[in-house]
Amino acid sequence: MTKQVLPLIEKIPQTILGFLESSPSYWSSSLSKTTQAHACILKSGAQNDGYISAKLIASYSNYSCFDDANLILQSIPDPNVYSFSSLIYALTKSKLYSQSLGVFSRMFSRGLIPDTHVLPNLFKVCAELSAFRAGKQIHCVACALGLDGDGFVQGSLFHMYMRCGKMGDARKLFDRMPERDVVTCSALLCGYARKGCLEEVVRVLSEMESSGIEPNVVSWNGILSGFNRSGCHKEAVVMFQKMHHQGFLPDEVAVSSVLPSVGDSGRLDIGRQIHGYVIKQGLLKDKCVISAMIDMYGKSGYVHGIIKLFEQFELMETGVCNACITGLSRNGLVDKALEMFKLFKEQKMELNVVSWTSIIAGCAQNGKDIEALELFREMQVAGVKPNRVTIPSMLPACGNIAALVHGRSAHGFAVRVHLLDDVHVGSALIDMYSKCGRINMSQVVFDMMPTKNLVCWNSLMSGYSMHGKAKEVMSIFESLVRTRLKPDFISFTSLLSACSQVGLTDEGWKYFGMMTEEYGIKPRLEHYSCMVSLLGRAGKLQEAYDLVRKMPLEPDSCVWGALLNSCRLQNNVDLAEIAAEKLFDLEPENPGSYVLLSNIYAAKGMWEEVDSIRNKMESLGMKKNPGCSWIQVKNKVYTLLAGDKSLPQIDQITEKMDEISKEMRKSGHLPNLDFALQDVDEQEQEQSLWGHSEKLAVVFGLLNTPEGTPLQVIKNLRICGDCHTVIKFISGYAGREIFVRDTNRFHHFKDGVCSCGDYW
DNA sequence: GTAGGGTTAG
Repeated sequence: MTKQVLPLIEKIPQTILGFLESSPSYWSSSLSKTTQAHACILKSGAQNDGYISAKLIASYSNYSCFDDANLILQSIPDPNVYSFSSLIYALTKSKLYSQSLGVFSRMFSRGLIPDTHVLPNLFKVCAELSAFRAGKQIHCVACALGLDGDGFVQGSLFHMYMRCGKMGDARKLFDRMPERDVVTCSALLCGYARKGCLEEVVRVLSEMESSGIEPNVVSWNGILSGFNRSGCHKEAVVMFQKMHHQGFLPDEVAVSSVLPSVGDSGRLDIGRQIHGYVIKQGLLKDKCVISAMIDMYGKSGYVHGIIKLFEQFELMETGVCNACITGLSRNGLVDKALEMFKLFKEQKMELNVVSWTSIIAGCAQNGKDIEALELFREMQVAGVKPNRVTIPSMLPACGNIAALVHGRSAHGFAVRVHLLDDVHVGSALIDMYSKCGRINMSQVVFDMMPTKNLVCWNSLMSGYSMHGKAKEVMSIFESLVRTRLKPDFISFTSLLSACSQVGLTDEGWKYFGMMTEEYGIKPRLEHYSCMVSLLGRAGKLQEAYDLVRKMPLEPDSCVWGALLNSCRLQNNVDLAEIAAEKLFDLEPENPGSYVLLSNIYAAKGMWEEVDSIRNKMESLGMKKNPGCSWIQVKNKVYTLLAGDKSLPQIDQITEKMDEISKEMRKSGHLPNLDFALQDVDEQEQEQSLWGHSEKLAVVFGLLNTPEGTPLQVIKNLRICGDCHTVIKFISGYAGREIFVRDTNRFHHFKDGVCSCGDYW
């Protein structure tokens, strides 16, 4: 207090001064007292005094009146450290971390030196924001000021480094601490576990033992949850057993922490032991324990366990029901999950975001895409707001059936609720747009993402690859290499598949070599499939076959399938027979390889062989997978089966097809009967070609959308050559852009040409 | 005025 102010303060009534001097808990009794005091101070003219203003700021901040506090702070000509720190303290307490840091930087830039009271607050802020760099800078300031020996400063710094995952810095501090209690040790244990460092955890435990510090429940449980969170499932299980061995009785927290790891490491045996233990200890009343048990059985594929536990637990609890839904869907029992979900709704159970997201994800992952979208709508009607997990769970459903309208509206939602900085949301959007034929939108989403992880890059590359845009895939790969991220086996799958789409043999070999030599990634079966396909389609069938024989892995059906498909393109019967034999062995149930071989025979007019294959299929009770296509018209997805004569508009469709067929003949196009299967007369062959589902879908689209509207079709098999020719023609004749996605890639037809350049 | 543990959704 300066001398000039002193007489002013004397003008302030003692009660007000006393109020300001009192503890924060007293202030909280009434905000009006603060405003009273403020008025009184203004009247007395003492508002510029550092001490008085600081007290006033603290008092306002205590009521979260940060605007008032800030105004006072800004109006004092000469604020002191205490004025600033009281605001920083209150902001931090109210979790307004960025603002807190901002006030500090204002204070620091005024040349005010932080003390041992503000510093811990600042480190807490940095910890909460994971602002490691800022934290480190403030640490340096603390060192320069000689304040880093203070116990509070050290403690908060330690915590900050832990929260930022900087175990090295944390450990250095830990070693310099004069006294370590079990709390600090537990924190360190948990930090190492979160990093997955089993050795360090064991070392700290033995250090604790030698200095006479007993680990407590919290220490053990911190270790378990740390390993679980870092995906070190085996380590978590090991530590659980160690804990048990040392005579520590795991409580419900320990059990719920370790069970997810037990499930993920596939140790059903241990899971069942824990089940027994849980019953003995009477822990099966805890809802978390029950959910975790159900989750564990779900991950272990033990459906009976899920249902038994669920039925045993009479009280309906949301978490338990959610775990049950996920467990069933995970094991393919999505119908059962849907049934249960319906039951929950009828019983007016409280369903939360997790419940809805679980069932939506379950549907989307089990081929129930339309149901997933319907549930997504229903969830919003029920007043449950989708979140950052719901969106990436429902988007694959949009991609699967090219429901662009739904995907777009989910994108709009994500924008409105600020989810676009989430990498899961971003990569799901990239994937959805590319599967809906809008690769440009994938690029836009990608470009706008503030931070990108490898999944985002991979999604974009796989999108371009699906669209046959090899150049783009390669240039994205080059950009990826320039970041700090390392490409993984998925990145290379997209690269190689892109090369194979367009026949870039040299580049393919280059990347195939680079994968092992520069990145130490061993080629997997999918990489070999891509290479076989690349070589085979480029006409180098022998080279492809050599690769299959030389590969260090046992070739699977994908590899042989790639070879067989190349044989079809190259009309090579001999090699086709070899590949087909392998496929019949590997996948006796799959009609695809029989059909492919029969196609190859048919294309060469070898009708006897075609017949014998058909007989073989018949004797095995096998049917050709029916061709099936989807098209979205006015927000509704229509499914069209090959040769389906019961379609509602079949007459109009046939009429339109005749018209197109005539026009094609006029311009000199003849139907390509190589793709017809049956050894029947030409007219019938031609008719069967016109029954292909992709043609039905395109014509259906032509009839039901306004002129000029682009059409979007998905097919469950590869597009046939005749359909390819016809759809090319339609795109020019009807003046439509047509996107067809088959199991392999995208075909974008426009003005009579296809984006694949007829190489596929 | 710093400091520790749980289930179910991608």
